[in-house]
Amino acid sequence: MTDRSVKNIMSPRTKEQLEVIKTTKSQRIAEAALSLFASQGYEVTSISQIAREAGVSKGLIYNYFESKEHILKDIVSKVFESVWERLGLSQIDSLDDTAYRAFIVKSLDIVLDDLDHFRLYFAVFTQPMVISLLMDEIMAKSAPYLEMLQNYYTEKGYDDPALQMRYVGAVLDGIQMHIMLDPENFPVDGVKKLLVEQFT
Amino acid sequence: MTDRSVKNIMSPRTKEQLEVIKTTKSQRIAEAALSLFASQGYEVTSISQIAREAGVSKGLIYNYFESKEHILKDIVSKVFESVWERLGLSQIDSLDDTAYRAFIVKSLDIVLDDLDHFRLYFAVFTQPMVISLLMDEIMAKSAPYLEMLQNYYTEKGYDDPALQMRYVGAVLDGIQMHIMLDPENFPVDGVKKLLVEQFT
Amino acid sequence: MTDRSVKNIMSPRTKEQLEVIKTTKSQRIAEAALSLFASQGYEVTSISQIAREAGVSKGLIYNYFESKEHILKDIVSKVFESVWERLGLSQIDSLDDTAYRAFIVKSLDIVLDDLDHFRLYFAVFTQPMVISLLMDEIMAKSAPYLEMLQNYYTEKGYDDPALQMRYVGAVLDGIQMHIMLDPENFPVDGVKKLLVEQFT
Amino acid sequence: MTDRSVKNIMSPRTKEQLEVIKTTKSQRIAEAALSLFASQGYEVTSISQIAREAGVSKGLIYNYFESKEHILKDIVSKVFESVWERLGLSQIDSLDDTAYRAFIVKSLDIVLDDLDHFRLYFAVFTQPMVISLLMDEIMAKSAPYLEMLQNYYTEKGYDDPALQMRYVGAVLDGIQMHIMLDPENFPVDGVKKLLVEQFT
DNA sequence: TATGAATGAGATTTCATTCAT
DNA sequence: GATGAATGAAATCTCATTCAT
Repeated sequence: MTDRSVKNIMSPRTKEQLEVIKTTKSQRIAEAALSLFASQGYEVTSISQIAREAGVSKGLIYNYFESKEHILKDIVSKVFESVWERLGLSQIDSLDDTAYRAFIVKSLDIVLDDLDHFRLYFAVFTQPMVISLLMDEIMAKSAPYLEMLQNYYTEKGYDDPALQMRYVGAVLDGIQMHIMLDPENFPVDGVKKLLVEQFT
Repeated sequence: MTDRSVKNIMSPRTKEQLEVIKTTKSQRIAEAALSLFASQGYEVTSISQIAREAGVSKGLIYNYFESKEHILKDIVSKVFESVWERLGLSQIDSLDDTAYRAFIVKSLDIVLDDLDHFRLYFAVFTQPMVISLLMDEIMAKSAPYLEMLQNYYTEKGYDDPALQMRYVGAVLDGIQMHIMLDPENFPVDGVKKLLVEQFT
Repeated sequence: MTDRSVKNIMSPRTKEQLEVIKTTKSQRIAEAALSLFASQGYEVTSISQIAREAGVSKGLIYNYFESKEHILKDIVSKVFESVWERLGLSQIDSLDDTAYRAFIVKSLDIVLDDLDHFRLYFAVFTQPMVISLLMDEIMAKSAPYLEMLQNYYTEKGYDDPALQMRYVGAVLDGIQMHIMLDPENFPVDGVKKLLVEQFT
Repeated sequence: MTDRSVKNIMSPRTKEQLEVIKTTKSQRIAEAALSLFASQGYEVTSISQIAREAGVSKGLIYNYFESKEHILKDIVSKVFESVWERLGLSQIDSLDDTAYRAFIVKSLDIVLDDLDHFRLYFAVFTQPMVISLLMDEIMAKSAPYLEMLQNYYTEKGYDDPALQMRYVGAVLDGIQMHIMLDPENFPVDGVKKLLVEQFT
């Protein structure tokens, strides 16, 4: 009754309007789910809780996601994308020394920036159900970046670049996990310095 | 507990004998639970499954454990004990260079020796429910060994022994996690060598 | 505290006791389900309703039946057995004239004897979901009796015994269905006479 | 249907045109529903499925039909009309021998011509919910034709024309049902011959 | 007339836990 | 000590129907 044009009275929403509704709603649901999965765990979080947190009805969730499992898949998929992106690797083709050092430093910083993402990131690796569900997708997504790292080590003349890559990867994951476990007290800056000394 | 009916007249079980039976059954239950929790996850494992796997009735489980949660607590508690014990730290009072190097090497070896323990070990750290349930106990149990490590770094003249301890701890956890995730392919020996070079 | 023998105090139920409980309870559930399926239809009957009718909890039903579908399978399977048995064919190896005439007459009588069974019997044939679920089993169960009928027609010298068998089968089913639809008014006796005149 | 111009300014739709569109859409909905009800069953078919199959929105269905139940009522009502019409009885006032024989023969033929209609036709008789919903209407619609048949039997001098009518009706239904259940293999022609021999 | 997002009631199913035996 | 039948709360998911547009 406000300023809608005459010909739209009582006509169905346009495709654009529907698109907007769809993306905003499904984002709200996904955000609620991420936050709950991260703070409580996947199994323990119920659809009802997600609905309440997102401010929608239980039923609506199933308009946007096929199942609880698919909510998780969606979220994890986005989490992995955003992690690699924030590490600065998705924007470049190969690493030089500066980019490599930045990568190491960022690896620690992003944990504090978004603890929820990392809680999920590690849950994925240690919850057997989740792992079997998503490992393939994760690996496919990570492959190009891992290759980039290995190429860097090859260029730097390492005897066994693949070994070095696995080593550094494991070390970074360990530190990230510890930051996640104790974000208040973990000496991020000190460890950052040690890392840079030893690995660059 | 005194005179138990006709068929036990000749040899009523002593308290010790009862204890033996109890230990045996409760061990079987705990072992079944450990294996299932590790391979499937805690939430997803049902009491019925544990009972089936342990070859006992559902009801009996509640004779030995207060609740499903308590089974987990018990197991995790034992897992942590056994980890420190196997690392060789529970038998000594302080570290020298040899013991320290052995500790590093062992840290990797024990993962392959008992994958189930480590699956649970990491699940504990990343499953929010579990963590809040058990963090205190774990910390209390680990404290003396962490102190021992810190003392070693102090003696070796490190600027910031606490930092070093946290750093090494995180690195070892990271590598352990990666071994656990890919026990077949992870280059344990190569990484062991790199670790010894860098951290001893 | 009544007349239980000393050694049974606090001991688990014997296998026989458990067997009795199992069969009586699962019968109660199956009977409740049969009555509801017959009077309302399969889809429209809820597990809650069955539980209420049987006087048990919803959960218990799943101790005895894998799923709602399996309740139906079980019931239908038994219904078919009992129909053939009541028709007197499961007790003999081949038909003579007397047995054949008895078979025709009985075919009508049993409908009135147990309407619920026949409501289910016809529902099976016309509800697409049910049919696809059970057709194979039904056919396997009916095969020997159909063969017996065909043999009878062969012996009586029919040109096309298979055709005759299908014809009579269809006719009987049609009449059974009409009895079921209007058990009060359908002229069972009159039709019985007509049938015997024409088909024996 | 003339020149429908830029946005209808030239010729706003007349009431008849609206009616045409309505008929078309509601027919499409009804056809989709018939096909799905017949192949899957009423309960198991969802409004969404009907909408998808008919190529309209869920909402629109409720412009044309009060509820899911009313779709069924509408369809069944039409199915019964068309069956009597196709049997050739709705065009005449009374039966002679030729018309009667044609009626018998047609009774079988129309099943193969439109299996979906007959799937629904029999579902109506065996699904208790549906039956209670529609029996009255069906009976009212069938009454005149049943009377016509009874008159025919009276004229032919049958002792009990009502009995004969019920008998033949049941027989035909039985055969129709069997054709429906196994349209590929049922010996329609053979049975047709037997029927004509026995009942004309 | 036409759309499809949104709801909420209810369905099936699972499972930790209890308890009579 | 030992059993497993029984419960009931809660979880996931479906779907007829409504309603703003």
